[in-house]
Amino acid sequence: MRSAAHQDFLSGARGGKAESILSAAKRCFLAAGFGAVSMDAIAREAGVSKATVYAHFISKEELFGAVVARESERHFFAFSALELDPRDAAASLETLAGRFLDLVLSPEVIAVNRIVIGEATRFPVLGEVFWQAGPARVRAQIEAFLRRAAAAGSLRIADPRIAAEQFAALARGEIHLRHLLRLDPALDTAATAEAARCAAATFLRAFAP
Amino acid sequence: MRSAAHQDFLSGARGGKAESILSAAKRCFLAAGFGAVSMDAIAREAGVSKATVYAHFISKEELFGAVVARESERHFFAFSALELDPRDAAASLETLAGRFLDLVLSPEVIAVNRIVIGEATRFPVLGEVFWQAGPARVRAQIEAFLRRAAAAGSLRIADPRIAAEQFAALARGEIHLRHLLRLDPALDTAATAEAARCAAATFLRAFAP
DNA sequence: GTCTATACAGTGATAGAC
DNA sequence: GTCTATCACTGTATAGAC
Repeated sequence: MRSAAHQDFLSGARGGKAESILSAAKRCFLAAGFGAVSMDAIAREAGVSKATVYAHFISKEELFGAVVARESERHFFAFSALELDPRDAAASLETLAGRFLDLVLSPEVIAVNRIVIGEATRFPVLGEVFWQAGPARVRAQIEAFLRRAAAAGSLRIADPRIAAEQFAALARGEIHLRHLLRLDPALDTAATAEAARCAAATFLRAFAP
Repeated sequence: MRSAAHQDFLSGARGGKAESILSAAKRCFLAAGFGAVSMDAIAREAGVSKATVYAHFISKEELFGAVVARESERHFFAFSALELDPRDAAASLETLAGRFLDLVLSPEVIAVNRIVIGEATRFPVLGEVFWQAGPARVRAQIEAFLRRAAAAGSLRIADPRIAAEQFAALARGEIHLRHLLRLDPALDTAATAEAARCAAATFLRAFAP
């Protein structure tokens, strides 16, 4: 039995009130940002009193940090390029770009990304948390695949790290920024697939052997 | 106090105090965001009373919108690729990428970009205002240059619009997101120039004749 | 238009009963 | 741990004097 319930948020398996509070806070913060959400609203959404919220989290800032850290970890840990065939660069790159776009354009990832950028001034550490959990991890996965493809001779890559950054940048394209700005509210799967195809094709032309 | 009256085409303000208020609001909002800034703080920064602020702007929201709209227009107005030589694609693309990065990584543009993303939920229209003034305008300039280069035979481009998006995406790379997240607080001109060189080189390999 | 002073609502956080 | 009730404070916005 632990004395501080708020340290359990990373275990993920709890079904108690702490989990309800975290879940409610996630919905509120991701929908409206930090400043526009009150602790009253979070307590109401969780179905508990405000004092209960403060029994689990020291302050609004701590609760916000817990939400952002958990959401950052949760969405990116499954991203992988391990099973892609490094000999068929064209097909694998398009699959990888599509997988990347489906992830970073998903509503929850966009919401976390937006909030972390918007509150980067007030919560400098959350930018680093998000970066390590998300972009840095994804880039490492892409880089590992590019190394395998280069070893297999299906791509010619001088600097795999920079190439991985450029692949991610091409895949993001302008659609990522448009989603961050809320200009494309509906996620268009056809447009996403087409964007992935274009990005993979251009990357392939630049790094073909 | 300045005797020269600035004509403000966005808010209709004419006098010196309106300009002081807008300028003070810009400094406050860009430094700390919308929610973390109070009208008291803006009035203090402008050297006027709070009632004077409300004499010129109906609400905090309207003042915020005026600041964002003006800053969005102001920074991107001068961006151009008109004088670049379309026959020397390698040199022109690197110059263009460097010019692009210098602009979008400048502290004020990053601050506006960050705040527009962060408040996209509460102020949906500001995302569109920023997009039209910034990314859409820049993309059009890049696209126009690519068309001239294609006509000159120094590049082979099937779809200039998509190519322009991809050029901007490559130039942004990951450094743009890192700046939005406040991970690279100091603007490193050497790193920026190197990033521009890499982006231009990769784009050139993909679109060389 | 500009100021001082203030109305009024809402905020984060806490005390004490159970 | 959880609740109700309440604190002290700050926020936006406005009234009235000049």
